[in-house]
Amino acid sequence: MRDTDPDILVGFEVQHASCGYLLERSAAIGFPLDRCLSRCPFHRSTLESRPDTYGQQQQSGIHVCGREILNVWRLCRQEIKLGLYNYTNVCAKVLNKRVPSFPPQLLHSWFQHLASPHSLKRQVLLYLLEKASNTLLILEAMELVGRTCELARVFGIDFFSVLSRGSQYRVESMLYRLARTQNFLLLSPSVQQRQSQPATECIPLVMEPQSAFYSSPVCVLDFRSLYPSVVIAYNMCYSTCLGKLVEPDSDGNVKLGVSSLRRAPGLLASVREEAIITPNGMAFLPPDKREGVLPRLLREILQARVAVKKLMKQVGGDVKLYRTLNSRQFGLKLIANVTYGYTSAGFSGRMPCADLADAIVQTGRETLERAIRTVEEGRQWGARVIYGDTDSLFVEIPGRSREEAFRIGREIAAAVTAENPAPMELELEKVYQPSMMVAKKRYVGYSYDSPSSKPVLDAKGIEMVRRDSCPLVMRVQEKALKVLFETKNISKLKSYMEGVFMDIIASNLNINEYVFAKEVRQGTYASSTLPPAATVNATKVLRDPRAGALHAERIPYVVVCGQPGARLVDLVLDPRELLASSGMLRINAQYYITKALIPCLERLLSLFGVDIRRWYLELPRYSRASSRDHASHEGSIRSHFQSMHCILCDQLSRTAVCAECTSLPQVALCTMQNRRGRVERDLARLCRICVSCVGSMRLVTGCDAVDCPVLYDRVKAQQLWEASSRIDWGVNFLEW
DNA sequence: TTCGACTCCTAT
DNA sequence: TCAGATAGGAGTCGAA
Repeated sequence: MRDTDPDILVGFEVQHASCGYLLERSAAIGFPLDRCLSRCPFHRSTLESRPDTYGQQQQSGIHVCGREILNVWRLCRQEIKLGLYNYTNVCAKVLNKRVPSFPPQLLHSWFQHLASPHSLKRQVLLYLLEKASNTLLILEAMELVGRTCELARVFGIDFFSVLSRGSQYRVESMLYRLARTQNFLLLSPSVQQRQSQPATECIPLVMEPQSAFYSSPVCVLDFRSLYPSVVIAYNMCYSTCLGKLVEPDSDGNVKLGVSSLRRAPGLLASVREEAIITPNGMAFLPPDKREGVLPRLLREILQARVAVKKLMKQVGGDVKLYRTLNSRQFGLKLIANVTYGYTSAGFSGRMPCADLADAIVQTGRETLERAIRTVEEGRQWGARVIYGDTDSLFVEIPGRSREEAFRIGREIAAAVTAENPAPMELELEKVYQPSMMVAKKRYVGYSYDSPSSKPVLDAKGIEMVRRDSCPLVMRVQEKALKVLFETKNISKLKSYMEGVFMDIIASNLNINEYVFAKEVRQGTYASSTLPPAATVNATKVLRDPRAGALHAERIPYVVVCGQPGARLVDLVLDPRELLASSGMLRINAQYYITKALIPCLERLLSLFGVDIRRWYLELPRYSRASSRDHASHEGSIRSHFQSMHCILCDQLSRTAVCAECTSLPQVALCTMQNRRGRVERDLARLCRICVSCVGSMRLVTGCDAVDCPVLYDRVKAQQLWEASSRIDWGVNFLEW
């Protein structure tokens, strides 16, 4: 530290590990490490002052005077969307590199190992060295320092405030500088004033979508920066607001936001003709009388962004400059978008104004409603609005080609832009074909940027893009949609889904596919039963208090078999425990199929009138994975059976041990594989066959297999299979 | 069985 | 001390 005197200290996780651990450890032995790290040794250290709860939750809560401390996993959490933010997963996703992750206990035991002290000690040190260097590589790959510097420059705030402070701080930094030049001061309402402000009354328009499958092209149009445009176009600002169109009280005041406005008598009447009146009954001065601070700020931000984007096209091969400019235009976009939030920040706002926020929202809403009317009344387009949310419009163009849809979409955009004041602009963003509207904020489609471009599967709000399902569900839903959109054939989808069900029942999948991961906020839960991820974390804490989740850390868990009727929270487990149980615990196939997979696909497929639940129930080899006996026989041979029933004849099993060699039955491939047809193969994959005497089918069915009439009646087995596939959906069911 | 509270996460 | 907003869907669980 003394040699290099760094400005920034970096750790992958600096609270429980890295410098947080060192600081606590040194405090425990009475060594003043914090003063050694500090550039100002007499400055009071974090550990001596009060614990910084807010800082611990948001960043690390560790402050060293004169240096910035970066908590890399938390920065990753802000920057990129991942299912898990542990060291291994971040390396895999950011660096594209597989690295091992050893728990501290293991490293400790290696380091202390007496048998081969040098080699193992060396391994531990090399591992830690690599972890440190990977942490630096992660920061570099995300370009975090460079981008943060650029944002600091754009907003005019310091480096660490970009990472640690909220958006109000950014808005105020810019707003205050501009307000000063116009001789305005910003209002600082008290907490009481803020809390007694009436709630906002206006809400954005979210249409109820016409849930269906659309084979015709659907144009997606949206207003570019709707709220900033509204503020500029209608000159909405604290400084231009004339208040509601109501008579003032006896003192000549009208209520406005957290405070009230003294309106000079006759003022409203004098500008009545020119004043801008918003749909919620607020009056604003026109820009030629006085341009508001907010509109001017936003106008300059949007203009600057256009200029930066223009510059980006001219930089040519200079990658570094291009990235810098890209960070700058992104920062400008961010600040424009959160300025509306600043006016309506009711919970923690420093200068909220509900009336101003309402005026912006309601004007935006009426703009969208007017656009919808324009589309519906434009007979020449033959278009229909099927969905809209806040600033976007989904317009179906029935029976037209994609090329025509692009043309019509651009015409609509131009027509709507023309009927609104500058700088409001409706843009054609993309065209979907085909697409499905599922619910509000939930839809999916093949998206085209231009008539000739390659389509991209674009999903919003459904499980495929949500992190509260597991990889299995995300993968299967995406694949199912692709099969549906590409082959247009329900029968193909059915056979794909049957394969998936079989794989789950036969436990052919990697455990990673079953892992849910959710954020845990210990100490915020009101209800008596903790949510699953918090339950898993709580059991970890019992074993090692330092292993507990950091605030908002994502904790992985899997669902295993248990007693019938058990609550979900009683069936969840750390994935490592499942691996360590050496087969004593099993993935709850029933749960994953009927509670996770089927409902999410049902919501999509019910739009076709397809009953996917029946596909599962009618699987001929449907294994009645009963967990009924599992608990009572835990550790006994019975826990290795998914069902105590013969999978074919449904008889209750009478023997559980291989009749020939009396060894444990295991999952194995059947020697019947070489016989013809997939029926046998699929049956065999589900069978539990004795590995000691491979080839024996005795244990296959759980009943006395040689005597099982059904298994050896291949004709009957074939019939069972065919019965389930008899429903022919036809190739032409979906036509477009 | 229904419904509401709680929790999580996404769209805008 | 610090903390943009609301709308909305889905899963889970316990009380009605």
